Amino acid sequence: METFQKPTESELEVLKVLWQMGRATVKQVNEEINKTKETGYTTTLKIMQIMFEKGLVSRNAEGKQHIFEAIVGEEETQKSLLNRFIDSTFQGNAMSLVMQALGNHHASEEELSELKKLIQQLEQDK
Amino acid sequence: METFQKPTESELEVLKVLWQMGRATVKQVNEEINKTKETGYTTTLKIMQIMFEKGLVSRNAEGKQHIFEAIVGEEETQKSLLNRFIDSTFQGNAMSLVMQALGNHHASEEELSELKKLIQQLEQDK
DNA sequence: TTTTTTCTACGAAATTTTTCGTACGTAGAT
DNA sequence: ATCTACGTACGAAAAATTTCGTAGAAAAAA
Repeated sequence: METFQKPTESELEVLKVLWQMGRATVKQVNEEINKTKETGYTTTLKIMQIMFEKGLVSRNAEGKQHIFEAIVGEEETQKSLLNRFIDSTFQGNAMSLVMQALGNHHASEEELSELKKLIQQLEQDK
Repeated sequence: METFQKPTESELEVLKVLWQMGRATVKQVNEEINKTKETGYTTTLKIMQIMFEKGLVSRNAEGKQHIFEAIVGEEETQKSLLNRFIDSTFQGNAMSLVMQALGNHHASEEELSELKKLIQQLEQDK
């Protein structure tokens, strides 16, 4: 696997928008982010420029504006960040994280049955 | 609950040592950290002083040196950081994190059966 | 063509976090 | 009493991240 560039908090916010929208202009991303948090246009622009330099997003000139797309995938990124998080916060103990997450967040019946399905699968793969 | 002061990465490293050792001097903490990562004594000291100011650790003079202890609990801290992480990286979708963690990390049979127990409990609490 | 609007580029300031040098105090050894 | 060893305190530099002002290019409107 290529060396994973850890996105910063701000970069992650941008990525989330791009994952959701597929492709977007700085303006669109900035508007999305502003639903949660007030941020100037040039701030978002700068972040996205940095992300472009890092290779986190691609950029495509279309008329005078640029259309951005995420290069790094959502699952892949989540996976890397998750691993890192498990190491840094749960001393590498993934199960401990799973138990806590399950305990603290309400799960619907469908989610639980889906989870049981996964567990069965894991047990078979032994 | 009191307002949770998010520990930085470095602070978290210190907390992990303190959680493990219970109480420790700067020197001890620094030695532990140096098993992973080279860090000067005064660097660790400074981090721990900041943590003391923030109320993350307590400090007790014993002779000329200080003995530190974590004030914030391990589970409590993990819980806060986990919630934050789920929001920032999994758009608040805890189940998605659980599934990924289970998929990516090998679980032993005991762990799986423990997990099933928890799920049963959750189903009953409906 | 000129003016206005809309974008990007760039640089620098502000913030946050990390790192470390230096000063200073105290206890123990000489 | 003096020296040395071992600590802490403090401040400031370094690094990483975030924020934003200003300039200038390009497109659209007048």
